[in-house]
Amino acid sequence: MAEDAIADGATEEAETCCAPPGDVDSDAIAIDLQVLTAMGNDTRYELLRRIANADDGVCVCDLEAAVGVSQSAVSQALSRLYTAGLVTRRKEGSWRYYEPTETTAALLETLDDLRGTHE
Amino acid sequence: MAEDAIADGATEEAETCCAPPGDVDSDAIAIDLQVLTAMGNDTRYELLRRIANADDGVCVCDLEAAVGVSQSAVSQALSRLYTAGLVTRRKEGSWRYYEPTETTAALLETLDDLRGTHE
DNA sequence: GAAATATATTAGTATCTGCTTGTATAAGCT
DNA sequence: AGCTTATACAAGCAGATACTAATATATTTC
Repeated sequence: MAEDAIADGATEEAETCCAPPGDVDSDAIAIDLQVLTAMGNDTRYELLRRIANADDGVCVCDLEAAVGVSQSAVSQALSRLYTAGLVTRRKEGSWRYYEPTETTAALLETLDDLRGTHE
Repeated sequence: MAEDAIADGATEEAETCCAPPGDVDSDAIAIDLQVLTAMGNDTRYELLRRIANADDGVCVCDLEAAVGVSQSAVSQALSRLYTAGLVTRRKEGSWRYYEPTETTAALLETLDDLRGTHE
């Protein structure tokens, strides 16, 4: 699709193909990557969606039943989401409840919007 | 942080800890995951940032100089970004120019916003 | 058409990841 | 205290991932 459109006069000089792009803030990249890699996994993303769907916090025991991996795997996944700042957790008796952070809410909403109105 | 707050009366029944969370649309998950895993890599994310920063499209040759991997690795990375719908590409002579899609613009903007106003 | 340049593709490989199993910690129950 | 349940942690390992190096395909230029 549009593999061979001719455009906008960048071919005037034969020497370079375009101006080199500006630098990117590497701290920001590191932060973003932690979020993206935490979300970018089947198990963790599904857990995150479920946590975000529930209004009042979800406990690990119910999450375990929902995804198809071991209790240990769920625990590790949630831990990673927590470290990345995607969920908060609170202890209540012997159970632990997870809730989404604003980061999660914002990103999931963006992804939902994008899926709706495909470009 | 807030590891042991007591809250909201979910401990009334001793049998279950909470209501099981609702299901998640698995097609949506697959689409989102393709985007997230494509972005969730140092090389690819840096390339994406550089592509998004430039207004008029960036060619591979300049991207190569910017990140510290081989030409082949850059090509593979860009190809993956393209497959995930994060960039468009057009050929112009022997050069190929990459530009961000709306998906990229929306997600990067969300990430920028989140970094600004930490929750 | 041959050489040079720009990008893509293939194959091989070292590292990373995400799981399982087993064990530890902590809280509730009797 | 001892038993059970809920969650976390640690070690090990199979499979995925992201490079490099080598080669292929276009495109331009001579």
